[in-house]
Amino acid sequence: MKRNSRLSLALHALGHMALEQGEPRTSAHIAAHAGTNPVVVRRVLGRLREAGLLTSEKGHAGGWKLAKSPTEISLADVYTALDERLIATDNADDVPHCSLEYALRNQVSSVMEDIERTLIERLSKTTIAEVCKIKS
Amino acid sequence: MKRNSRLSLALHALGHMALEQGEPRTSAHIAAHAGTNPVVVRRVLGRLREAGLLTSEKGHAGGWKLAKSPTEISLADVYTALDERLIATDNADDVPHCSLEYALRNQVSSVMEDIERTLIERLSKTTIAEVCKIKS
DNA sequence: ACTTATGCAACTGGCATTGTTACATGTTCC
DNA sequence: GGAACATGTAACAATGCCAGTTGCATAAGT
Repeated sequence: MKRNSRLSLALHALGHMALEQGEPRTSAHIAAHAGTNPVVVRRVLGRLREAGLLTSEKGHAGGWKLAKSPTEISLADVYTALDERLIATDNADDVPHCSLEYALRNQVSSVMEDIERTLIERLSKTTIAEVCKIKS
Repeated sequence: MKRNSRLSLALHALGHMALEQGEPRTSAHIAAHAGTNPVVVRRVLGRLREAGLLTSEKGHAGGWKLAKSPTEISLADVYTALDERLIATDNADDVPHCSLEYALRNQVSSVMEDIERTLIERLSKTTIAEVCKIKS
């Protein structure tokens, strides 16, 4: 699988659940469909559960189900639940000894934070339900 | 040095050149100031030269100089010259066999492209000269 | 010629992320 | 109770990306 694919995997799983609500899906089932590993699926969906988007049950007839209606789950919910940063922050933890460098970082990161807010706003306007209606 | 630091390095170098135009700066000098390696500097600045932002000369008294006035170089120029993608695109080159997956990718990447355009627009409104005036 | 600087290719090493294995925990069905 | 099934989690391996490094060729100035 490719890099930074958690968001893709999460949306994929949510989408299928939205299309066929009711019975739960197992991580093994999802993993096979998405071409990855059940543990990876559980790692990702675990985040969504913590955010209240999903529920999981153990044992027979266990698995994962939506905790809300697909119309109540926005792409932004998924994005923030995963704590993803599609906006690459130049994560330099060192303190620049050069004042120009300091000014530059402030300038750039201020722009990036602004863009991040715009992104989340955009994502919050689309729900899982809407995405699924595009194509089945 | 940290990750994804090319943009930071490029802006840093350009900023100092803007403050003190005239004599060229060597990659060794820049590298020492930025705490990195001369070859890394040349790799990054080479991109900027291809984009017409800098010129380089070999030999004695050689080095790097601005090709334009600092007022004519925007942050967007630097960003696009480096072909950076601060917006992380989920670079999946495989063709999804699932139509939902296909729709999702289109949906997400359309949003990301839109954000990317917004970012470049923002960056194009600030020049190197303006950044340098904030602090010397 | 010698020094200095860029240009470039190849390799190394660190770091982050995904993938894998193993095992514990909890739930359902017989 | 016990077997089967599914999640939860920790530890480790494999992969990929990128900065850093080395070495050498090329070009310009003294």
